[in-house]
Amino acid sequence: MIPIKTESAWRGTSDCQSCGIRAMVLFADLEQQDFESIHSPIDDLEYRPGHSLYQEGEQALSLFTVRSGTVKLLRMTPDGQQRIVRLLRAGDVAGLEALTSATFENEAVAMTEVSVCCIPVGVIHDLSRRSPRIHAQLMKQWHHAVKQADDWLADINFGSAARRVRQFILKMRHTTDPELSTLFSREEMGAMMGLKLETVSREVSALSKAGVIAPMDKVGRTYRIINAAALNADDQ
Amino acid sequence: MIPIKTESAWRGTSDCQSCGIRAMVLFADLEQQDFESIHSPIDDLEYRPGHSLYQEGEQALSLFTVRSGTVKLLRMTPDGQQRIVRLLRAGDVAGLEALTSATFENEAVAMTEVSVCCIPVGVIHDLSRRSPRIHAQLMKQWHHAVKQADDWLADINFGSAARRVRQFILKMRHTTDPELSTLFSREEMGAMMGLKLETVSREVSALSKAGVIAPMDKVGRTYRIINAAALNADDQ
DNA sequence: CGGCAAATTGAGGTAGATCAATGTCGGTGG
DNA sequence: CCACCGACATTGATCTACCTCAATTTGCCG
Repeated sequence: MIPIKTESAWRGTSDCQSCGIRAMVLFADLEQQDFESIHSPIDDLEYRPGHSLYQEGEQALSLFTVRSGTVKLLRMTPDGQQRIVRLLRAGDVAGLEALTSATFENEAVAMTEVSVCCIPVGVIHDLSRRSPRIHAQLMKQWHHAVKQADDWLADINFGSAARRVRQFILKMRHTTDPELSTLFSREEMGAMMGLKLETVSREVSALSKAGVIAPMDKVGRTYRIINAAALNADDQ
Repeated sequence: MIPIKTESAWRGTSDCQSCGIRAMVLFADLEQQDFESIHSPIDDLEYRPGHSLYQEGEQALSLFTVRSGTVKLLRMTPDGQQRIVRLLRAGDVAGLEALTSATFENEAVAMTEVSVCCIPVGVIHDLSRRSPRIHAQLMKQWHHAVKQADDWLADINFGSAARRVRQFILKMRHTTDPELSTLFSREEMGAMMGLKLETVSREVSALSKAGVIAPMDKVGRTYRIINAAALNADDQ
């Protein structure tokens, strides 16, 4: 297994203690002395859209906390289609399996400009041995991953195409402004929901024509949610 | 929230140290002194097919390690259909979310005669504080849950009905004798794969007629796998 | 034997796939 | 500034895999 060269930009070694999103992620509970015991470097990396953080089957030596941007986890089918298994946003961790498995179980690809911290598994294991404070955070991250996976299946991979698209729009609401929802290319949306791009396009257009959502740009990415109740209509 | 009375049979308080499947599950690494520090009782329970271990939204005070049988995790849609999110077998843990969440995120229902150990979360937290030996096992269980969830999506909820059924038969192979595969009612199989029961029946019959599998009983549950390569054919 | 639950099979309908044409935006170069 | 181009969204017209409705069969059990 020859790992494909990652096309990432190194932005320096992280100063975890002053990290803006530290509270959200693994190191939330750590104290001064814990940081002093970290000996391996934690790198601060940037990825351009479309580039892989890691490949399926690649040796898993580090995990990645997402600082900003959106990452898709995917599996390739033998005939080259991609099945998007779930999405990661700021505060999520990619490649948790590095902690208990020798290889990554899916591929992680930046969908936007993405910045991550790359943490060698050794660091986690050291901290874990030294202090129990990191356990709660690890547990929280695992739990979040399972919940996301289950939600993905039950919400956007179940029922009619119309229902899936409605649920997807709800799932992509901005945390800051829940009136807005930013989507992706119709093809990628299809790979997430198990639909073809034309079907996705038709359903989005239909919601737009029905006045349930209103486009905020001319490229079909960001919409304002006019009638959230209609999106929640869970019938058929 | 009034928890629905569980319809389980109490079989006694577990003697964890002499448990036959201990090595597979959470307490694998524990030592004598650890067991002595367990003060809350760990119950040994039996559930009949169709009975719930816990409901979605119910207060999560315990988790369950499956000793034998098959448990389905499911979510109810507003219109009463059930979406089976994944299956648990001997050695799996149901309700891990009890460790970080106040309530259960899905319902767990016995599909067969099931025997489980019911472990109060307090016990896990105590052990966790006292010794690090249980952490590796918890991590392994979380990892397993995420992997199962991802596999469920990528293997049996993707592609044509024929492909889904083929993958499902492979997933249900006996660990002891991989020549055999035991299925479920066509309706439950449909709920797992996002298909209707008639479609499942047609695809199973087609494989049987094509000589890829051969029925071992007259009720369509257990089949012998004749041509594993044909089941793996991942094209379309 | 009769009755129930579940699997199978058939016939016809439909949601979504497929194939194809057109439209729109943004960038690039003259 | 405008012409051209590539990427992507949209829309239309068929096609088909799966759903729906319905009848029949099979095994199980009192």
